[in-house]
Amino acid sequence: MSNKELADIFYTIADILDIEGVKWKPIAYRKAALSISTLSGDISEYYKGGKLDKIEGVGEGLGKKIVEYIKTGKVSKYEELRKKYPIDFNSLRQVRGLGPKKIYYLYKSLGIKNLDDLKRAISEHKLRGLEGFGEKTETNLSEALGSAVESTEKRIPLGFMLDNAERIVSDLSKSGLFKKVQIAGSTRRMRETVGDLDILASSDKPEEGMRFFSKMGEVSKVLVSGPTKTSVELKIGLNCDFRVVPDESFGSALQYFTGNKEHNIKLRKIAISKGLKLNEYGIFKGKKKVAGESEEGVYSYLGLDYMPPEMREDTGEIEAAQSHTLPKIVDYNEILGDLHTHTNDSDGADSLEEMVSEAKRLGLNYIAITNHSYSLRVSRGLDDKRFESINKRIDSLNGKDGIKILKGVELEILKDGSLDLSSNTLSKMDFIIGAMHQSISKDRKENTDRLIKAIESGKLSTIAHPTGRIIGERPPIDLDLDRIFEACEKNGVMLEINGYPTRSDLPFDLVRKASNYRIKFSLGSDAHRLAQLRFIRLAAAIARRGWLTKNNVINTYSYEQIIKLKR
DNA sequence: GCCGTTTTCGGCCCGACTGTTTTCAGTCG
Repeated sequence: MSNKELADIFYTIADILDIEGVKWKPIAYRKAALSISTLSGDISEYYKGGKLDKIEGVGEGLGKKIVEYIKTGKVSKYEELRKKYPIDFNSLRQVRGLGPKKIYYLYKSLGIKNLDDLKRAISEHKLRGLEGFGEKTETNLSEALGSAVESTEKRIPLGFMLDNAERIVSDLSKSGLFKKVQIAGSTRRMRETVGDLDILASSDKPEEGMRFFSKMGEVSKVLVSGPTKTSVELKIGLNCDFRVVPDESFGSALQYFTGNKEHNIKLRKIAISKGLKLNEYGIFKGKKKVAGESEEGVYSYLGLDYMPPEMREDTGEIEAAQSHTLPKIVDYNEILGDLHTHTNDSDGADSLEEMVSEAKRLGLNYIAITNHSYSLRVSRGLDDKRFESINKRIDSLNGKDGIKILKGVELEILKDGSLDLSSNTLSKMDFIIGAMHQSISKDRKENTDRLIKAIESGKLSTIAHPTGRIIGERPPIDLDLDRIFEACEKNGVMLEINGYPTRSDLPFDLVRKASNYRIKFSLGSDAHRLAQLRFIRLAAAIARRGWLTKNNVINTYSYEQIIKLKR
């Protein structure tokens, strides 16, 4: 039983209703399925909390089906439909080019029920000749089949592709074929992981630009190519959509291709309610274009304040923009320092001196050196004595190069909630990051109690990567986050936003939730080598996506102010 | 089936590309 399973059930019901020619219901089922699959907590938690109707797109009817699923593990409407259509829609749907209608047509004419059946039918050339299926369709499906199996929900952490994306944009700009080029989509919204890359450009000669793009070195395969839109597969294993629009439509196109989808749909509905039409070419009153050159103009014409891309997730930002109550979120250039880094004294690759001078080069005012404590043996954690000697080196280096250094530690919170270093050592530290890396229990209460005991110790400045999740590797630690947030508020302990790409922890939705408490946040790159210091930008992005203001983020404070927070 | 600055009925985002077919349905984002 899981959110994904339930979402898949709803998607399949939607597909079948589509086949049966039912109007509108499929849209409702898909909308609910999308909401459910992107929920931050387990669906049964929403049920227990009586919050099912808070889920976007879930009303009375679907609410009942969700309750049935939680109680019995089944949805009877789905079971009935499956008898009539014994087809594996969930896997066949992943094949690019196959939708409900074609899947059903293949089932009806060839008895194809799943990916294996489809593979066999293609290899026996049974598809060509079917109505609407030619040789080309067969080839395309054959190719799509190969990637369908492995590429299901393949998302890459933002930090691992941002450089590639920026290089492609820079190369496109330098070509001289475009007036403007910009990253759009989830990359521009700085989402923690991205499923594909969207790039937008404006030009008078789009065809030439399209040819240039298709031939770029980063491209491994062209999937779709038209006069204004080209989709390719990049060598880094990600698809990339490239769109070119006239320059006078760049603003509305940028808005449209930045998304997200729900945000856009809501915007279009607002346009309709004002008797306007919004599309990627502008806002139109009848045939007359009334906005579209700039994003600001689009939002403003609809009566909305402008909001940064990071906020556009349809989580209340549109309503806030309408009522002029959007918070002023923290800016990238307000981040003055990095509060989580490692050196080669524990498991980092570069020296203290090198890390400090790189931080200086990146324009930071200060950096906290926070090596692992003794018990984390896999990361060559340091004992009291080693910290003492490192702290001496920091003292002699501090402020010399015009950059301040905080004496810090990423401190193990042991299995019983006690701390890994002596009180004497801890009292000499400027910044103490409590972390649970080992002996994680399956028991929620045990984990929560352990962390709260450490929070109540009065020693911690902040909690490292609070959920402990590693994207693509490990699920979050089972924790009662409400209790943790309460304890942090009560004890004046901060929460970290860790910018390391596979951590991105706290995630933005939980940052948003935690910000309802009086809690401050510390940002850290968790850099283990020089090049990783730039991940502080990703931590800042998550803070922005969590609607944090300058005052909530202590990296906007000066070194002297942070030292004063020392306990 | 959902939802409300068209609010309990009657709408539901909108356009590009593809393949196969001569005008468009299906798919995708």
